[in-house]
Amino acid sequence: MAAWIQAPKGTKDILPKDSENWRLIEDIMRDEAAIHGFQEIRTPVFERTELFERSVGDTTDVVQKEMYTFLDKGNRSISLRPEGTAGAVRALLENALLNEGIPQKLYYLISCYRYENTQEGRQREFHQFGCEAFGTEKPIADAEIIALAHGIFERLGIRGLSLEINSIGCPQCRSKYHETLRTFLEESKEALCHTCLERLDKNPMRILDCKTPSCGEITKDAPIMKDYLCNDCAEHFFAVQSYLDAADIPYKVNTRIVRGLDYYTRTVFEFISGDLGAQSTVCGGGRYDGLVKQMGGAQTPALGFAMGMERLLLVMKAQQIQLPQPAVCRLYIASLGKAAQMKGFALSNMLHHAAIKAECDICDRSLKAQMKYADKIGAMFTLVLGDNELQQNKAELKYMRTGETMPITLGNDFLTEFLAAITQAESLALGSQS
RNA sequence: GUGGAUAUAGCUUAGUUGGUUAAAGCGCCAGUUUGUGGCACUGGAGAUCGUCGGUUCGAAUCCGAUUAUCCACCCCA
Repeated sequence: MAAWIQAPKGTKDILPKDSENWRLIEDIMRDEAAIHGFQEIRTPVFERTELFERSVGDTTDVVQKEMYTFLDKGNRSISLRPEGTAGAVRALLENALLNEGIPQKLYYLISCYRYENTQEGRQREFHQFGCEAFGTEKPIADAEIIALAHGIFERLGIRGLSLEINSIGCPQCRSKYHETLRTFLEESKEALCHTCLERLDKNPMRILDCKTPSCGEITKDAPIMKDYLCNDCAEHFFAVQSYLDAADIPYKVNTRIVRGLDYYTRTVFEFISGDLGAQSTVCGGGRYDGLVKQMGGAQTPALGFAMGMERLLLVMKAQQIQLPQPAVCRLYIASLGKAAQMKGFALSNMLHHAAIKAECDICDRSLKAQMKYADKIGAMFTLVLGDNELQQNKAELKYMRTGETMPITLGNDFLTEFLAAITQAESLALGSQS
């Protein structure tokens, strides 16, 4: 296969055998968001590079080394979105959605782009479902948005996800904690790994997340954020937990959860799966009370999460979760000759107008080949049209499962007679199942 | 950006110490005498053996480079 006909590294086609599952999952997400009062927002795939630098943070890996950035023909620096929050906040401000009332609750289903090395659960183009809520700093909002994500996993039949939550405090208490942590780590500076040494200045909290055993050894007894939260933050975190308890949503506090995007404050959470490889986070999110103001809006508390579609699909595959199959073709119309093909086309159109799934021959194939095709697509009924049938304006409707046939007229009553046949066949099928 | 493994038809794989025309199963298309699917049988299409270069009389096979995939670091959903 010539290289130019291969999809670019890190991208995947979603083929018919999978796209039905994607659609079903997306439908559940849309519905779950809708019943929580969230409305869809669609924003551009690309934005001005500056937007991501100023929101996601220009010291984060995502912005620093993973963005697809280019100059357009007008010499503007443009980037493909690496995540969804920045665009949502930009649209919120630009269209003054907060003036329409509070809270604003938005969701999106988007593709995102990050220039990374690929591995299981990590691609360069990937898809996210995300929710964002603006205008409330109350802990019940944190619990609601976690409940929304939790509800989606439940409806999809996913088991064994662990919800881990933490509070990384507000800028005030966090900077105090940073100082304490930094002094603690300075003592065993020599033993830290190379990358953690660099983190010491910029973002010491990330060191807690390091998987290098030696760093883990050092941070084992490190001071934890929880003990340094200011009164308001501590109270908030405690209240979030009470609401989760009230909603019967199991969780555990993991003081090592540190999110990699700069805008997070207070509550952060992840849904983690043991059925994935190293990329085990299926859903991540948290509060970002400072972002809207930082982007030029009024001080507006906000929070959100995103879940990775591809990772979700991997978990579901690992757990062998069966989704409902698409509706089968109700009728395949086989035809012999041009006149019969024309009639078959007209009859299938009649069914399509009644929203019934039906197909007729579009390849001029032999009757046998047509029947084989009908069998392959799992057609419920078949109808063979030839000169005889056209003359008599009648045909034999064949129920494929048993091979039984029944007469049907090809005139105006065709639709009603066919509907009756379906009803009868369905009641038979139900009867044979029990 | 770093490390390890892999690369033969649409898919799953075989291919001997380098030796003629690269093999099989599944899938696809068609046929097995009149206008009816599943089963069986027969046939057909489909591979410049990831790509480029080297060694050799001769390379799918040996060597080098490159690309892609998978896994892991890192990062994150």
